[in-house]
Amino acid sequence: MQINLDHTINSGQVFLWEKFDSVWYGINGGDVLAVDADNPKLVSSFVKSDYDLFRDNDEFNHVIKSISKDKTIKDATRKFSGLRLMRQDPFQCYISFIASSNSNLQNIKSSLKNITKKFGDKVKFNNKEFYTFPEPKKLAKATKQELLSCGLGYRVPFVMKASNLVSTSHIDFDYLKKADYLTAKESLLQVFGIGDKVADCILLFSLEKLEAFPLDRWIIRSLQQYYPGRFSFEGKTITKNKYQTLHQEIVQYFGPYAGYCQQFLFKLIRESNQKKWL
DNA sequence: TACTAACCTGTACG
DNA sequence: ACGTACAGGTTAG
Repeated sequence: MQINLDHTINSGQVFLWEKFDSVWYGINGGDVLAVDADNPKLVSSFVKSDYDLFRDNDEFNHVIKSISKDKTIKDATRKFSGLRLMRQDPFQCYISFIASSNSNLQNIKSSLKNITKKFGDKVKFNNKEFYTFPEPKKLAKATKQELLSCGLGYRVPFVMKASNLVSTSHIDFDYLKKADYLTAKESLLQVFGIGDKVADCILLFSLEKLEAFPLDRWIIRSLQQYYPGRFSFEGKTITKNKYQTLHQEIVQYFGPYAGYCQQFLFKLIRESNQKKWL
């Protein structure tokens, strides 16, 4: 099945992508990627790398079949046909979603861009200028003032401590990739600034955990709108305990590729509320 | 254990 | 114009 790059990038999973003419450029860790929207199979990059950015190994047709439990999802997969999960650089993903808490798309994007400008490397690629995402060790050396000037606000201590944990190998992404979902999640939850939602984003988008299903306020709205009465809710905010219960119900219903469902349901509710993307 | 207020910062509303 | 509300949550009490 064809990849739809616009749907994929404009579905809330990445922040540092921008489109020039019909080519999307994205920062992915120390790399800069260029993908032609009309021919997404061809990924070129600044640093040579050959990873499976669009998760072709997931056998997409099988995934779609597996998650198509009802009309809502079937319609969404048809409407946003070609929407994929992207395999992201773990450190960038980790910092990105820590920076995302209680913020909005524009702010998140701006803070992250400031981080790359201040701490990343400037590279020229396809006659354009980009800044890569800094290495953990580089970001761990940042001062409070420098991070404040990026616009992170009260998340500065989150980012400082989180960067330190990675640069000192207390958080090891390769290990977390191999670990099972719950073990990896437990690990991430130890990090100051990471709660259930942020942990699930990191797990889904960069650590190979397709059963992760980030429950943010938009997904809650989506579930309430499209699945009234199916899952257990009380109120609009979700407490620690309910998060776990709800997640279990969701995986039981949608199956092992529940994370893909989250992406479609998120896209669906944001589009229907006419929220802006990148 | 369970619930709530406070929180940087930028922007969209009235 | 200028204040107020609120945004892809988390922590501390």
